[in-house]
Amino acid sequence: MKTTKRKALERAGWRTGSADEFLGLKAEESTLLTMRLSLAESLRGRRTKLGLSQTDLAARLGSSQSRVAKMEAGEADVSLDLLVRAMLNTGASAREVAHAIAAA
Amino acid sequence: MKTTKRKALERAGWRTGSADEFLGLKAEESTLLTMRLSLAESLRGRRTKLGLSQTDLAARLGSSQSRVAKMEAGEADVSLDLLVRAMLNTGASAREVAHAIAAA
DNA sequence: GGTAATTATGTCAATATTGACATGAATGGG
DNA sequence: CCCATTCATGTCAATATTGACATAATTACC
Repeated sequence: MKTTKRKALERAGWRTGSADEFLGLKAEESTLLTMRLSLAESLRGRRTKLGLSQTDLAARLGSSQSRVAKMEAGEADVSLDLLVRAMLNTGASAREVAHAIAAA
Repeated sequence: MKTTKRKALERAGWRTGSADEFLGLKAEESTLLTMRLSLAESLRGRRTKLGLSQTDLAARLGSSQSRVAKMEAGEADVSLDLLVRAMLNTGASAREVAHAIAAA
């Protein structure tokens, strides 16, 4: 795994203690992680393209700015459900959500 | 919405009280629901194709037979995270997960 | 029909996720 | 350099999800 990517994951709260543990991730967990990050990135792109602030999107979702920030950071305590719901709220189709997921 | 589909959703615990409320579902929620059901169906197909019982899959996932049953029923208290993790456990690729989701 | 295996359904304590809030950091006009 | 806006990060009580368990229902095979 690239150092830059590992750093990004650590920032997002995925640190488990050592690089070894990162490399020791089951392929399954690693893929899920990548899906999450891909959705997060895609969400931010869609939001900014719509000219919305995190606060704006939070209001549409009935959530809070801080949680939107966490979604876009792909933090560990954000569920796929929430990410997908947010994507759909920005007008993404099922196909577009799928595309982000397939990128993993 | 077709009656058969509504019945299926009601069985899965999605009943909100009346057909009106079903029709009143936001497109966003409806899409998410369809994704869940599509993943559920796909998961069952993959599991049976592998010749695994729900108990077998549960063991691989570190979960329980009853929860696998709930996953495959697309019940309301099963997260997307869990469904996707289960799909990946059966050997599905990100692309295959995406395909199930895109079907919504 | 018996019966063994599999699947469905309900419940619950433990755990994880959530929105809300506070507050700091970054960005961008003026 | 202010000041406003936006974004990041930490915390927490409320809520939702989870694995486990019990037990019913269904299916498969003889």
